[in-house]
Amino acid sequence: MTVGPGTPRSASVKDVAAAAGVSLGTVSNVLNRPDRVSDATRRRVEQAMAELGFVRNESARQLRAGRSHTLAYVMLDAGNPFFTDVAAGIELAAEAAGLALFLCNSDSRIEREASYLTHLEQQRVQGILVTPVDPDAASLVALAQRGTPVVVVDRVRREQALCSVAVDDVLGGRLAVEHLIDRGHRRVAFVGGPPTIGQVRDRLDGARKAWAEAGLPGKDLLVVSSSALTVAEGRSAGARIAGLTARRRPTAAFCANDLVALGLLQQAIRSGWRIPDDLAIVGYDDIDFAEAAAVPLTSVRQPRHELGRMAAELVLDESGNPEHEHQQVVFQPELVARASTLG
Amino acid sequence: MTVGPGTPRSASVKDVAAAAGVSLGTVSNVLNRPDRVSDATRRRVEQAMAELGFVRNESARQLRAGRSHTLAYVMLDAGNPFFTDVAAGIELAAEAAGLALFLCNSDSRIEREASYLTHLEQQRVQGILVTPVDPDAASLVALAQRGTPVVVVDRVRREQALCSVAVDDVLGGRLAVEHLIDRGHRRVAFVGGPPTIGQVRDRLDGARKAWAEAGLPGKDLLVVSSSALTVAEGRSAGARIAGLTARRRPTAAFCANDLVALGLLQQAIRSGWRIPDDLAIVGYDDIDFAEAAAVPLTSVRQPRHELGRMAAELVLDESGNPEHEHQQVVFQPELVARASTLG
DNA sequence: AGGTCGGATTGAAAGGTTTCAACTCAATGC
DNA sequence: GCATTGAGTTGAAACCTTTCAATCCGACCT
Repeated sequence: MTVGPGTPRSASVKDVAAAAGVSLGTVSNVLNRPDRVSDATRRRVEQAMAELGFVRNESARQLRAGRSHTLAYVMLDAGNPFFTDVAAGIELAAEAAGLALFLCNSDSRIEREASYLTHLEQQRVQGILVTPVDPDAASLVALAQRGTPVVVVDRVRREQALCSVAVDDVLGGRLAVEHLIDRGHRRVAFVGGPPTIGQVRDRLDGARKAWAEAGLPGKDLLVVSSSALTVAEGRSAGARIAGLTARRRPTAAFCANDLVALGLLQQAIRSGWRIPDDLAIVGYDDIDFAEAAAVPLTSVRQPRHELGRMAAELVLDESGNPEHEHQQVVFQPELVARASTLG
Repeated sequence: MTVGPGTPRSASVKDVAAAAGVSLGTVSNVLNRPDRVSDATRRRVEQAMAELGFVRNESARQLRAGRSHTLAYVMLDAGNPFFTDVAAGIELAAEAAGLALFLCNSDSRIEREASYLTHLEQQRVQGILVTPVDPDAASLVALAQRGTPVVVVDRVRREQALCSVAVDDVLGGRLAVEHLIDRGHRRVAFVGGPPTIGQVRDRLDGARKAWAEAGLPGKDLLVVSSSALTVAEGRSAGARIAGLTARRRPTAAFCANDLVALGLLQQAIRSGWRIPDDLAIVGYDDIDFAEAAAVPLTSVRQPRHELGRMAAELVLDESGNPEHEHQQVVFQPELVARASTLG
């Protein structure tokens, strides 16, 4: 009945077959093609399974079948709500396809990312979604070429060797700055860095384009660079802005992500500034905490769920469709205006 | 050399053995006991592996060995920073033990939790950590009895059938309210719910004990209940507090978690209150966003990393040590005082 | 020369599942 | 009464790795 502690390893189909007085092929049929088995036999087998506490051995199953029932997402930072929201989108698609989704957190460490990718490849997972530390790494292509479907999430790859799903960051930067120009700002700071991050470069790029197209002088779009996209760095940027002379001080700031924007907002409030009268702020990502900030944050929203869902669909297509062709999907961001710029 | 797309399933030890002109036992030795193989042979085998793009098949390995190199954490809500921090602690211990950690998000849905637990059991993972939707479910004990080590995280179990790791929530509630009493508050609101959540009950319990021990009248500790522990619910609670008459309105609020506290804080600022002069606020969990709030939040800190690390160590002990005994570990929380109560 | 030792290598067996060609047997058709 | 049908059942083979007892062989000893 119940199995005491220290029991030998769990029952196998063979044991079940013996207990039910059938062959092991029949047990397998009960599991995989119940319609081919007579009702009486099926019931007998099911009862034997229950009594023995039979648990299918997925390893053996996978070994035989060659494929698993699992998808994995190797994320850059499980602590950043943006990525967990992307993961939620992936999960939706995985669930619909009847697959389990395992999340792995590389925490931006390249050796941990590599270790997870190896582990997942050895497990023969059905597909890997990854937001890589280095989106141009050749190891990703090699991985895909050895047969595991790979989709790059939230990073664009120049070449066509892999599927990727991303959001147009140049457009996002443009939207943010056009909004600020519309609101009458003529001296604006871009806060973010380091410039090695593709996202940061692109968002700044878009900001500059919008600025130039409005005919405004480049020197009035100043860059306040940070060493990471964190709350702490946002605060420190705020302190630097406070240190500027009144003539140079910007009337608005566009931050490379919401964490930075929240830090900046916090520092601004500490300095006694009114938001947005003394300083308007635009963030990026529109994480849930953006709306919940002391002054609700205007932010550039990315379709996070869509991003995840599309990535999952691409990886499933690559895994199941022999005519699969690699695609680079780019979504459009959208500005969500709130009190931090609207007054 | 490189393997084109549409290649048949990857090379096996047998293929490597053939390519290197050795037996398959030798290939296995190169992988598992390199010291037993002569240098020349080892090099030849390694080269063959590289040329064929050999990838170990973890399923076959596991099938033979009976155990995997994986731990899993089934979390209640991947979007709550508290749980991702616990996961980070688990990861530390898993990494030290040379195991991979897979995260699964049940999203508080009982059927998804069940589906993940089944999947993980079938995969024969080395251990499962879980913050369950229902900590008293019998299915967890059954799972453990069938042979998979299980540790309950952040929930206490009455009986001794399982290991569990938690933080003393009664003490946490006590600390929060004692702090408020120390700061001179004599009318305090507890904000949180629903009371079906064990944490909520315990924290309120602790609050009441501290209140009674200070000799204060029970009616001055009012309960503002919410239907979930979210930012939105915090805002709504704030609105309800604002609606109270001046005589009844509390001078301080103790929130069941930081998300609620952040919502309340936001609403309070909108109402034009000064924090903490018009309303002091204490949160719970001390998530990173608590310190980054517009008014840095006083909060009850739980040793999140420790929680995760200890849980992982218990599950490893259960998996490796035949003399393992189930333990209920309870950590002490700690109050972190910040501007939201200190003025 | 004969014997011993030990490092290096071998190959069969085991682990649990799924598949599939082959088989059984009762019912149906002629 | 014999052939045909088909639903139900069977068991060997395959998937890939690891282990371990057995074997090989060159070096060393007497």
